[in-house]
Amino acid sequence: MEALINKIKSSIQLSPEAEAYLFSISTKKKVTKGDILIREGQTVDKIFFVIEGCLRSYCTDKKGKEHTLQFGVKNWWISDYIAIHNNERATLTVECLKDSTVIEFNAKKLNGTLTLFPEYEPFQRNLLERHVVSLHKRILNQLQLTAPERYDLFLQQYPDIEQDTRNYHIASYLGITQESLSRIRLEKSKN
Amino acid sequence: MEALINKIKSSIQLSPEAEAYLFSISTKKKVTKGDILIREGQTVDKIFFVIEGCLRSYCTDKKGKEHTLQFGVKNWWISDYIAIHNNERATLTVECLKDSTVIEFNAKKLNGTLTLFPEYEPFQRNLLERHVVSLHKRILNQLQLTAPERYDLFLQQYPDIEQDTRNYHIASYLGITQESLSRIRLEKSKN
DNA sequence: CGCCGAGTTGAACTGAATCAAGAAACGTGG
DNA sequence: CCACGTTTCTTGATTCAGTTCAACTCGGCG
Repeated sequence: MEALINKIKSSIQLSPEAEAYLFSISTKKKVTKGDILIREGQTVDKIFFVIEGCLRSYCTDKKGKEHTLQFGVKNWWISDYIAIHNNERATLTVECLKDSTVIEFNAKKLNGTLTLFPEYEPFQRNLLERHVVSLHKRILNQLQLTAPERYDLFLQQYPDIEQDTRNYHIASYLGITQESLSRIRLEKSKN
Repeated sequence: MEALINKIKSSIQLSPEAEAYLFSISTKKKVTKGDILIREGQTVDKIFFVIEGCLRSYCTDKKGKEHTLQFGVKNWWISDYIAIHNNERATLTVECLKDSTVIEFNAKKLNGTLTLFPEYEPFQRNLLERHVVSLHKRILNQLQLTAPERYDLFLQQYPDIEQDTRNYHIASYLGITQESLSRIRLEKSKN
């Protein structure tokens, strides 16, 4: 929790009251590999901040294939924003890939923080803006890069993640099959 | 401009002062087909709200191929958020696809509005959240749908846009070539 | 030891890209 | 209003990246 508070304080001033409130609506949790934090089809009211560890969110298509939307690593937020914002049931699943520590927030209360403590708005806004920017970049990369190029970029962005993830987690993030990723790796190792 | 003010008022209360300020930092502009509103490589300080018409933002890769990030239609915002948020030069180009009316904002001043009139924050937050949600959906669609499926969905989302766009605008949004799009259309017309 | 999930490799297949040529649509100037 | 050149769209033939399906390997673990 301190990690999060410090992160907030590094960009805005946070009153002791707001800090106390954030504490009051959050729970620090240890989760273990394989745990499902959000399950497709169920109602969603939780948002997780990752203190340490690795999680991912993915959807499952009609054929049962999984598609990774996001990896949640240190200092990232993860949830099903589609469901929360539209007040729908989850289309995503959030699973824990290695033993992790997260802070669990009730989504509505976290939003309420912004009403109670407007000073917190700029932090949230900056977070959302950065999120939009990273999604824009991801879409552009997906449109213009080949699979090996996307994999290289992925390794730059998540240098240590391969220790925590299965091959098909990464493949389904890049939009390819695990077999293809395996071959891309083979090619790279030749150089 | 009224369109935008009404839109804002429909979700939050806007003080006369804030309304006046928004007016003071914005310019209503008529732009014509082919106009470039933001040019790759140049500095960016403008954000556009589309009153009427159709624009698009795209990047150009090393081979000169264009990739459409976004279409800006009625009531949408369009700019190069990557450049603005990171304070970099534009990687995107924003061009006008049909004669349009837009409201031009200075990006920094628009952000300043939020400092001067915090009441405006929730509107901006909601906007960003919806943006994130739509980007999440687009990424998931790109990962799990075939090209014809993506095209169908596109037609649902932008029912009237084909009158204003070239074939390759849409193809480069879907992540395919114009030839492929042409063949997809052919298939559809058979059914 | 044998099982099981994960990763790799191979062969055949396929959707889409590429390259090239032709047809249609469009705008401009006479 | 037509003729012309330009751009866009279509169509065809070929190539290619990535998929699919199946077999095999590897490492951990009961």
